[in-house]
Amino acid sequence: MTPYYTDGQATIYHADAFDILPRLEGVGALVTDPPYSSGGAFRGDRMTTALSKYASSDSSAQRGIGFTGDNRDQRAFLAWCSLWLTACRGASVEGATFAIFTDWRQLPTLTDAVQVAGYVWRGVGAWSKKFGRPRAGGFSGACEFLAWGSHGALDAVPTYPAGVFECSAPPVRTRAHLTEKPEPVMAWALGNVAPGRLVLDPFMGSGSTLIAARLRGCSAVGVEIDERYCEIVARRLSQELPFDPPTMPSPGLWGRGAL
Amino acid sequence: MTPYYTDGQATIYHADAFDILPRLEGVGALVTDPPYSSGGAFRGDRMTTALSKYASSDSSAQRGIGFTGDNRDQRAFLAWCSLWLTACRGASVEGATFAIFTDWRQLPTLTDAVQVAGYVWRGVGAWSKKFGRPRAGGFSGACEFLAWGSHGALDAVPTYPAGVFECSAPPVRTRAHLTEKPEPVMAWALGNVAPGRLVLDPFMGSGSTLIAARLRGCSAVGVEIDERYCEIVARRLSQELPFDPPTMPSPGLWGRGAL
DNA sequence: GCCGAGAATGAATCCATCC
DNA sequence: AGGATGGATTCATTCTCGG
Repeated sequence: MTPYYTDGQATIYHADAFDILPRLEGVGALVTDPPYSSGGAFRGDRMTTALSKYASSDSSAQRGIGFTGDNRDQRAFLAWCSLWLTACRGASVEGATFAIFTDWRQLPTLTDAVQVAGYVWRGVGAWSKKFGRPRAGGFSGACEFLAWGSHGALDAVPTYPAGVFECSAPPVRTRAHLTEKPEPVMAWALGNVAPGRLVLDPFMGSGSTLIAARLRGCSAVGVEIDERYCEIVARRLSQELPFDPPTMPSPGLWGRGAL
Repeated sequence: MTPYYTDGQATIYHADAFDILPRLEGVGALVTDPPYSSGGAFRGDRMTTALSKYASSDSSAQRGIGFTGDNRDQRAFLAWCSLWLTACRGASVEGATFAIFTDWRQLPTLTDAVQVAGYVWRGVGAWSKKFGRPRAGGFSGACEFLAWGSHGALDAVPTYPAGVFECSAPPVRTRAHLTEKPEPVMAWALGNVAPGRLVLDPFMGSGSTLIAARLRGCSAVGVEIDERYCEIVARRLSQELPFDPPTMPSPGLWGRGAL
């Protein structure tokens, strides 16, 4: 339980999420982008490495770091998500929200899992990338989805994020992580999180969640199993502007929880 | 099995879908907008009429025709969808596509049902209404979703509809049906249907699917249990421009099926 | 016909009351 | 106790209407 990195605002643990989550508390928002275990209707299509699955095969970008934990079938994915989501909810204050990215194929399994874990599922947002790969005879896959909800009643935080957010996906060659979300997309995903809350990302990757949390005036905890990403994110955090504690709207009006 | 209305292009049956579907054949595309049985996290919120559920209580629009069959719980909704989807697939040619509207809450149940029925689920499109009712502390519900896929292999029809379609919802009082889809939205939903195919809508409502099919150069069958809508649609179809058989791309190149 | 100001609206949700 | 009913709430977009 020794952090890999910590400063006034952000803390990184180099560990498996299951080793850290049981010891956390005070979480006000879960915002994450777990491995989708998706890609392909057949088992064989899922069993390749993350790199060859998600770096499009006709690009020159088949390089970079891959990531692990992306080979579960539907039943295992449901069980695994239910477990880490249960642990996250256990670390959360009443009224904490969640916002979890997924693709169309895993959305039903993920929404089952959040409910198995005891969260209240309250909606689905859509990140429109504007251009998906076209597909003859089919609709292009131009969206990723954001399942959101809360632990118990929803705090009426006076924010009104849109249900659809439009933002082009960055080119693969500029990403630190294969499935890295653009910064505006992460800011959108944090759009209903009250400043001052503690944001948790158990699958930190390149750390976009932690950066977005900092910009929003939130503290944050990231957990990442691959040390190379921990190093990258620690460097990013050191170079970003220092954390300014929230001076934004009166916290007293922003509901219960870790304010 | 006597049509309520028929012309060279469109046929309407005033009946329950289950009475008609077993006797249909040659369907090349299922495009429909079934009752969602949605609305509210609690059973009580689903058990009111469609009008009071969906015509917002603060508007002056609590009038007009409602619709039935919108009060099923999750288990019943899954079973019911599985049954009519099975019947639709039975009436379909190999390679026929489906495109079915639903809201965020029923999307997982619907995608289960299409797979129970033997269809291949291939993706989710999103109709963005640009603006949904705002919700403090939450993402606005600005989307309806379009689950799509095929009966067997997907024909490589050379069309590339977008995964996200943006179109404002028209005001309730200008609609013939409470949940009527704008014409551009239906045209989008038919975006991967080859002209000349037979389009089926077992929950016809105000007939937007049939109109969109006509504009696309497709024949169409609609089934509707409420005679008032049958009458409205028959009138719409009589007043629309007559059907021009497709003169569009060479049908031979557009795959198998009802061309 | 064009423009701007003001009004209306929403495939809701939550909760207090009433049966 | 549990289901049914009705009111309050929210704001970007669309609609309406007058100039």
